[in-house]
Amino acid sequence: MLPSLDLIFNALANPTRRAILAQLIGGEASVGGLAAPFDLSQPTISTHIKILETAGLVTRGRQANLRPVRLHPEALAAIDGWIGPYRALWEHRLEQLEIIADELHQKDNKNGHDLD
Amino acid sequence: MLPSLDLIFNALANPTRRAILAQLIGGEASVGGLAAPFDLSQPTISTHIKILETAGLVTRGRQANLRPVRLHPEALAAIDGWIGPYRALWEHRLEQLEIIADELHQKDNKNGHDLD
DNA sequence: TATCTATATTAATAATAATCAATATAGAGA
DNA sequence: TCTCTATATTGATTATTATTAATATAGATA
Repeated sequence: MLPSLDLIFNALANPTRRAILAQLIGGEASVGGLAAPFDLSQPTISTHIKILETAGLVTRGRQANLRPVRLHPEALAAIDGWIGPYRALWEHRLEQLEIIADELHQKDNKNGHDLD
Repeated sequence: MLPSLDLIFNALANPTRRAILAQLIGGEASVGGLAAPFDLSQPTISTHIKILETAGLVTRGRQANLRPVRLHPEALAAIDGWIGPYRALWEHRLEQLEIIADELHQKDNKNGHDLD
């Protein structure tokens, strides 16, 4: 069963967690490496990583002492799917705006104000 | 200043709020109309709507007694922008998968197993 | 003006989340 | 085996959130 949108959106609602994901764009990283840029304790970062893992946004491996964390960007496809109908709406509105802008421009031209 | 990703993702992390947005795809609605499908009190729905409004996801008007709520889907473009680099990653991975699948298929053909 | 309807606000409660310090675990190396 | 390093877990605290009942407001109508 895939992680729910509840879990995914909730995971993304925190700036520390989004910053962790951003770090992972550059490739997998250790918990300590991920924690370094933050002024937060190691257990706090571990908790954030667990929330990201539960949401399916990252996975964890094992290499000796380390538990390397890596991005699982496919999980974000769930958002992409959810957002679809809304994107259709806002893109439609943008098209309407363009049409109106074009009409205004046409009028402008008729009035001889076609400089620019 | 645009609402932050914190506010937007947080607003979307709640299933009641996502259901309210879904209702609004069909057009603007009153608070009472939005509340009807839920087994929740009217003040609870008002609170949810305020959170959506603060995130820029809906706007409110006035018509006599009513405060019609309407969708502001453009706010979701912020997510679309944020998700961009991650989408690039997962689409790239999908391409790799296709390439591998194609290669396997090629091999299959060479072995004479080209029925499918 | 009195009252009805729609919605917002307040106050209170219970559940959840972020955080830390302290401690536990697990693997590597001396 | 002892110890060091990396990470996880526990317990406690504080802040935030979801929720309700009760009440307030604001517009419409009798």
